[in-house]
Amino acid sequence: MTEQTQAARRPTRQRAAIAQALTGTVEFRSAQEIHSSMAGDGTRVGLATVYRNLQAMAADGEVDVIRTADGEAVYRSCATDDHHHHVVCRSCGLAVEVTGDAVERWAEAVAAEHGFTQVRHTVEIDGLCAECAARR
Amino acid sequence: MTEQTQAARRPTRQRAAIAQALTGTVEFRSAQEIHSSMAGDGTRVGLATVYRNLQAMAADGEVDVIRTADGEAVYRSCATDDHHHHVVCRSCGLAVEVTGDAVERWAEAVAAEHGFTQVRHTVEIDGLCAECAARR
DNA sequence: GCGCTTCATGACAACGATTCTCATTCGGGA
DNA sequence: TCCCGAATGAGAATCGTTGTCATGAAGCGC
Ligand SMILES: [Zn+2]
Ligand SMILES: [Zn+2]
Ligand SMILES: [Zn+2]
Ligand SMILES: [Zn+2]
Repeated sequence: MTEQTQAARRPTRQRAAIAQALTGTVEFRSAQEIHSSMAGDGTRVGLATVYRNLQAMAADGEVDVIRTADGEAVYRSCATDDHHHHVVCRSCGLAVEVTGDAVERWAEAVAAEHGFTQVRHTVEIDGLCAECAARR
Repeated sequence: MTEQTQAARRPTRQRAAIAQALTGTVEFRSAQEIHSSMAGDGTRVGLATVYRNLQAMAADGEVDVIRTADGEAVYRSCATDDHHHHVVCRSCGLAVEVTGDAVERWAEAVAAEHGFTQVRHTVEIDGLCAECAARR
């Protein structure tokens, strides 16, 4: 009822190119970065289209999106479709995926404890990766 | 040593008014909302000043700031200075503060596990508060 | 209280990420 | 192939936030 699942998006050259550009990267990148990266590869796609597709893909759970400290949305195609979180390097942007029952349960429990339902959560961890720490 | 932080900000009427406007609210509000709320109370303060002060206060840890889904920065004066997180109602904005050793330890552990150091984290939980859920 | 130096403020311009508009193009089912 | 609606692209428009700079207010030594 409240489903209405897959709106069945239409496959286009642009969409494929964006998905393509997203693969093989471990850093989160902004729509604009992805756009110019594609332009650099000779792939010509409108900026608005990049934004639209990234949003759609994020909505469909195909890619993860997080907000940088200054509010910019950055995207990344993740290895798994399952719910997970990230540990991001503040210096180089390296991002590894992590999961943890502990947090999931804690979030659920603490929310319920305060009478909240339909709970969701966002968890992001950031620090310096081993490599960047060594380079200091 | 590496301390000496406190830049000793100068106390002004505006700064006080903003701090004032921030007290007694359980919702997170944007700089603009706070600004017009003050204007409504007859308190005249420049918008840029509101932005500047909120940022400064956030930097000093006097207030908490989180990003809404659409990237807008929203602020709130918290009851405690200690590290904590929030459970926010998606419908009415009500926010309650929560703490949990479990998450803190998990974040630290999972980051260390991947070689990360100088770890920080952000955790936000959102759902429907009891009241809003009932009103459905 | 009197200047002086420095920081804060306010009005408004400037910015930049994202979204909107709308004419044009394209995908896919009949 | 033909048609219709979804997708695209170029550029304008939004809008939160930041920068500029002349003016005002704090703090300080006198
Ligand atoms: Zn991921
Ligand atoms: Zn989770
Ligand atoms: Zn709080
Ligand atoms: Zn925490």
